[in-house]
Amino acid sequence: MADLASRVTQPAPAADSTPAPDAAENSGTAAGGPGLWDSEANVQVALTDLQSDESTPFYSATTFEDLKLSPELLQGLLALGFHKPSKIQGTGIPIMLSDPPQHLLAQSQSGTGKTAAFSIGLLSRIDLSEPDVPQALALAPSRELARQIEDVIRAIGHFCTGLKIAAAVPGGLARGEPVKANVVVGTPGTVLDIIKRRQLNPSKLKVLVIDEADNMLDEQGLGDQCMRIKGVLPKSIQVLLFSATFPDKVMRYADMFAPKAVKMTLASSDQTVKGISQMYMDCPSENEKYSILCKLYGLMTVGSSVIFVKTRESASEIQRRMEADGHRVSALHGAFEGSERDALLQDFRTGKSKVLITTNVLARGIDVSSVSMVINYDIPMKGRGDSEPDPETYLHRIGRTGRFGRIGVSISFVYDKKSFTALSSIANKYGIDLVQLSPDDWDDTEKRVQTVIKSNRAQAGYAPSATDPQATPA
DNA sequence: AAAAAAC
Repeated sequence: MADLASRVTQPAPAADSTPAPDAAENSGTAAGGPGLWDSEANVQVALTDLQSDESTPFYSATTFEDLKLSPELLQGLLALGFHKPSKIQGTGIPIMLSDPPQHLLAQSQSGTGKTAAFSIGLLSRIDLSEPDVPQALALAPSRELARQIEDVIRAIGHFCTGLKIAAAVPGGLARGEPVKANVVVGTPGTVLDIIKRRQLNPSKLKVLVIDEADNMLDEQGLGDQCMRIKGVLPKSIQVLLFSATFPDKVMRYADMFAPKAVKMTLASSDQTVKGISQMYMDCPSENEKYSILCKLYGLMTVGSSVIFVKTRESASEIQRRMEADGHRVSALHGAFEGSERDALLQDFRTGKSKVLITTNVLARGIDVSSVSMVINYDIPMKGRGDSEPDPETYLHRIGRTGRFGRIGVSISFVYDKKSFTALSSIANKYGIDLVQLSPDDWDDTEKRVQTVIKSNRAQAGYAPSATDPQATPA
């Protein structure tokens, strides 16, 4: 398709050892669902429309067998219900496995299998005849995401005998003991800490994965930590940068961090996920956002929902008010203790809690297939004094629904000129057609939203997906 | 000025 602006760019001095992989096209054949517990039948039905669309990011012409993976990894993928690589997997894996190793910068829409892609790349580099030696390191911007990545790697590597994985997040490691795992997944602060304490020996690391790389390299503080970590790693390390978004500004940092990387990038018009119906609610005033949110509660609980707000305080405040008003909602943000955060997310994954109010801590990466609705209670803003809209955060937030070919709905609340202008500029950047909802026409809102949610519920089968493997099916 | 991330 002409408007499929997915590009693979080789660095200037093209390595002749590896053929430049073409952006793989959809083969048109049915592919497997993403989840261990997903009903195969439901997934097949749900994917019918997508198969006719060549621009879908969910399929590629290759098979996992063609990618020359080890039998153990193939077995792990199969057990997870991965039958056919998505585009980022089919195209990215050969680059990650190249010999000599090449750096990779890989951009792919939310929910298209980036985590599984780099997990395969990373696990393929592990030499199990050298046990107790850290060989791969993956970094993520939040505790929750690091834990989720750990779970995915563990699931895909399930049949790799002797493989050990450690989580370098606060409270995730035995204090003072040397890390003997082959794979370490963590947040930058903790990883830097255990390197300093000589708990982690970085000298044998072969692969460094930075997930949500645009956020990790750009963010004040996080970027420094990533640079310092990289500074103590072997010079020969292979760097893999993954994200759904790579704003131009960050590309410059990325070029320094992973020089001459092979780049897979998307035009801004291709960065949205087609399965997500994006709507906005025209609220009369900031005050009335709360009562409109309560009115939406019934729709939120048809599936699972995530409500994004700007601050920790308002997350807890809205939770308190809604509970007082008789609704069951939970809140998760960085003020909670680590173990509490793990428990809150676990309850949300299993469906024990269905409405989660949170901050940007969960904006990126979190994969819960039953999420059918995302609400932007506050429009994401950035810059000094929240002066500019934050299109990347918007895209990541709404990407908590519509995972791997499923559909979902997002509702962004606007209430004044500033919030409306910000949302418009975000929509404009990505070429989004926003559907307007009016608080005065409740029938219309219910009709529009319910259509989407019901289909998601059927698709998701109310089961957790491959990336929450420790959860139990409902 | 806010989220996040170290002890």
